[in-house]
Amino acid sequence: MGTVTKALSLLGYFSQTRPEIGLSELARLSGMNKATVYRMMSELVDQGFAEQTRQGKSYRLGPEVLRLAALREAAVPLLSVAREMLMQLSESTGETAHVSIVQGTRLNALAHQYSPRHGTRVMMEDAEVLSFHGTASGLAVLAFAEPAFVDAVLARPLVAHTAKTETRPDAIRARIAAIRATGLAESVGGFEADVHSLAVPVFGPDAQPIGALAVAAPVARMTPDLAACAAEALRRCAADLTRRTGGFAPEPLPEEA
Amino acid sequence: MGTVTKALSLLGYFSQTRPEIGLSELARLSGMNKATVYRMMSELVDQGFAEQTRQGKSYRLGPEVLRLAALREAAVPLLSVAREMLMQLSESTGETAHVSIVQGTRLNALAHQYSPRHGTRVMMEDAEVLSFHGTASGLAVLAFAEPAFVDAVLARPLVAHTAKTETRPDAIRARIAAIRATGLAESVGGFEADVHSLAVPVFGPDAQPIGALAVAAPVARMTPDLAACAAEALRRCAADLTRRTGGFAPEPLPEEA
DNA sequence: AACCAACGGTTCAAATAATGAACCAACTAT
DNA sequence: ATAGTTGGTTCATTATTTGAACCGTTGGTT
Repeated sequence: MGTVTKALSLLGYFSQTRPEIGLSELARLSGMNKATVYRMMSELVDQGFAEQTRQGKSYRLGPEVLRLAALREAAVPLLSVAREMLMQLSESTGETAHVSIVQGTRLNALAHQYSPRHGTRVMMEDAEVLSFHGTASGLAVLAFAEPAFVDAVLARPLVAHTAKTETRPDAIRARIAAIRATGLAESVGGFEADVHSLAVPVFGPDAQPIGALAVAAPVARMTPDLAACAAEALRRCAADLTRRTGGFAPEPLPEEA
Repeated sequence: MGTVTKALSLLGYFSQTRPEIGLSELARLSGMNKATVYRMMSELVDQGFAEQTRQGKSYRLGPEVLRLAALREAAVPLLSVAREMLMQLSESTGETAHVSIVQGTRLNALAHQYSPRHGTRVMMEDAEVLSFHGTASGLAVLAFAEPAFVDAVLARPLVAHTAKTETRPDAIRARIAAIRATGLAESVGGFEADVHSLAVPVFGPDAQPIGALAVAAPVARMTPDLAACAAEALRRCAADLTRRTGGFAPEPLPEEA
């Protein structure tokens, strides 16, 4: 592993639940030497990718990432276009809509939009880590990902988030085969109890899935009518999003081996 | 210079005007060996900080920066709070409001908000590089920055963006001394002809300026009335923004003149 | 169609930068 | 005091980065 990769991987330990990390803790988390972590973090701080809260205290992500994100949006307006789609989705379904993207071997929620229509809503956190096997979004991605990627994901321990989470690799493979046929992924209580989600993949320039658009409703409200409406809206929005960010949907729907 | 710093500095060559850069061009820009750039970019691509448009083509910023930015916002809601302030500012002044932050020795526009009140507006680009000596925002930052920082900025060649740009270091020092007294920076046509801007600094946890809030209007519309209104709103909003992002204004707080 | 230049990508000996155990000084709770 | 933290530093050893030269392609000119 190169030095740059190691340094950047340090940034991966920050999350909503752990927004600030001290030097020793970061060394422990990464398994690297404290001196190494110190030097790397110093460089990251110099470059604005990290900053220290008070002097000589915990590290957190720095302001430079905001500038880069603004630049990335200027080049590939994924987030701004996605927000348009989320508005449409939450508007037409009356439920929570969200978009997530694949980051290496993880799936991250990126943005969400609530609908004011109902008093109860499925709540989301941006930048939350989603599981591939437990969420509709994750399944949508897996269904169109390269076999090697699927193998890698399913080789890891599969957490049972709820009593209804499917954790048997072969059962999951069967489900994603079905999803590949319809282009629509579904999860009922697989990640959060009482949440019924529908999701469709979004594709990048190489026709690989880069993420997913999803609609999430309380189980009781996801009637066949709503599901049909959401499915139609999701397909349309995802196609739009793929196209407007310079992506391509895979031409022939790949078939299972 | 460490390897990590070099790799991250490569990301600095991307801008709105140059959103995609080829391998050779990047090597030329950075003065580094092509093989070096190739390996570094490969690592950056692996980590999601960069991506290649088509296979074997130009590089651009990657999706990982979006995730980090979302995380940074969760920890320090600078951008989201700033957007609230920008709405207020553009609403109450009827002009363009924008926020910028210091990145190393550069000042970058981060977000902006237009007002629909007038047919002509001062236009902005997010992630644009601003000059310290030519903009109200830059002067606001300089006025409260450490002397060493001011020296470093003024030691560089000072570009005359317009005929009205002040480029004499001693004249600029006099101006920022005055700004320090009032807490309000002003620039008339110093960056763009026919633009009159007002700006106030925003402070970080160490009472150092991290950026600025500004209002920009066409010269003809910036009447004393509007300037007074904008100044009051800017001071209030900047104080709010500083406080809500965990910052502190320096103790000898300049009072209204 | 032959040519040339520029492109992205690759190789390998030589040179340089990263590494990590041990060590500070400061702080906290026992 | 003590013992166990913390962030930060040192320096000989080691492993990684480096860069000139080299591919195979591509795209434009002659």
